[in-house]
Amino acid sequence: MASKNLSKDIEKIAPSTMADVVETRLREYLKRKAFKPGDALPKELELAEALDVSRNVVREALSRLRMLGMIESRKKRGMVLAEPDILGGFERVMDPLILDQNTLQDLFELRLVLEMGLADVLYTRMTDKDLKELEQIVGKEINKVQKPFKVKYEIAFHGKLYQMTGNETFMRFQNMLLPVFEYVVSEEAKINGEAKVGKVTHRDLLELLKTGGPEDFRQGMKEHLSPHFERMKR
Amino acid sequence: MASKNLSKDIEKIAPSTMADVVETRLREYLKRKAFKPGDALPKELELAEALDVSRNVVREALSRLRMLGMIESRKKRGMVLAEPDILGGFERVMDPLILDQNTLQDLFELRLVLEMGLADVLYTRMTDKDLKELEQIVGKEINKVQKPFKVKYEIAFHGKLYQMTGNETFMRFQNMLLPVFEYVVSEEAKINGEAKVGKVTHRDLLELLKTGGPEDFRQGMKEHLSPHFERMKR
DNA sequence: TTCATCATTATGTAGGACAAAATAAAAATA
DNA sequence: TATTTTTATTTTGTCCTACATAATGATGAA
Repeated sequence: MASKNLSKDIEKIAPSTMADVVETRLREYLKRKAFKPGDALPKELELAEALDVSRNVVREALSRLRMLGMIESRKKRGMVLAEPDILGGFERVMDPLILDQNTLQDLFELRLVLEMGLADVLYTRMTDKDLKELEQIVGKEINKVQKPFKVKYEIAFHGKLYQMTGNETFMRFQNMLLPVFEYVVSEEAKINGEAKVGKVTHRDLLELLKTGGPEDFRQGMKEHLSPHFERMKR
Repeated sequence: MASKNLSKDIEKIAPSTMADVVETRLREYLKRKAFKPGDALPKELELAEALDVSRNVVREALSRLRMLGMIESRKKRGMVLAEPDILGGFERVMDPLILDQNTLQDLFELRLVLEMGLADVLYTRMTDKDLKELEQIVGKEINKVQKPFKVKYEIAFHGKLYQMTGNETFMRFQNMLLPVFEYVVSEEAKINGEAKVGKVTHRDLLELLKTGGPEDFRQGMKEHLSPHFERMKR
């Protein structure tokens, strides 16, 4: 299949610098030696000597790992392996304005998939307290037809759903996808006019949560998101 | 709610270094000035001077952005903003052995959600060729009961499903989640014994794809993954 | 024994130097 | 004049040295 995005298919000619090499070497080393969080790493100078590069290069590589949260370092005590922040790297590059169109589209779809798959986890974890909070959100939402308000409650409602899964990573993830989602929708609106709204409202979804089962909720959600699904088909 | 994971709730005391500051400053700068891919960045020395730090520090920060694919640089030509690799940062930290237990669990659930949400995109995009390939995979799978083979075809089948979505990001994402999934399952097996298999097989799922609709497929998938869902409830 | 002081050590930051590559400018050739 | 070759320049990549800083351990004084 001839892909639309060449740069994804053909590997970029990367004039790999020493820092690049050292970075992967270090990661390999940590993996091979089965380093665990808390373990102390060799000193910068030792690494530099062992790899036969300058301390400078080692530091550039370490700086990268430090950004990802893989290592922490304090003066004199040296560096220790840490539990990385799984979404940190994601967060930093999640900017609709610099991502290419295909990736944006991919992420848009990803969120749709997440919403559709949410039901089962939701029914496993949700509490009465959650439902009450959701009730409040829906309650405040009525009669808000202006754009900024609509968006605000859209985020509040769906955000609460993710929160109800009790899955922290999940929630952060969706929060990061939000700007992308909004961007894609608004861009689309510029071309094809304002998107229609699905027949199923937030209140309907809440009602389904209270009285229905996962399947009912999922069908409701599908209807709620139907304009976006329509868009996807093109 | 008292969380199980303290380090996620309380912000880590981060003795932020110059490189940290410069990194965020740079990202802010790029965003504020609405840099687009292809635009040339100021020279290292100019940045160093403007920020009043050594070129060394600037380079450490730039090295981070370079790792994320946000910038590319060539000698003499300087640096240009590039389209970052959205999953690059993810890929680098996706190691079951260094991620904490909660995050692993979160990612495990994330994959379950993805599988459940897959159906609609799948029915929108799948081709006859896809189904034939899936047929082949299922065909080779029969009579393979030994562990390593089972895992292999498990990956092949589900991997193909993701590929059928035509969503590159999606596919890469699931590929990265695989090691986590396997790890969690095998760890679980050590404690509670080998997990049972769902009643719905890959062949059944394929049949559903051919003859049924999204809802049927989803129900099948839910059954197929039911042992994992059971595990989740605890 | 306890507290204060000092020495040591590893990371963090600064600055200078030069190599290498890519470009622009200048010179030489057809 | 047009084109190729050579030279100069510029910017990143790498190395080195030096010192500040903070945490640790050792030493010595009360």
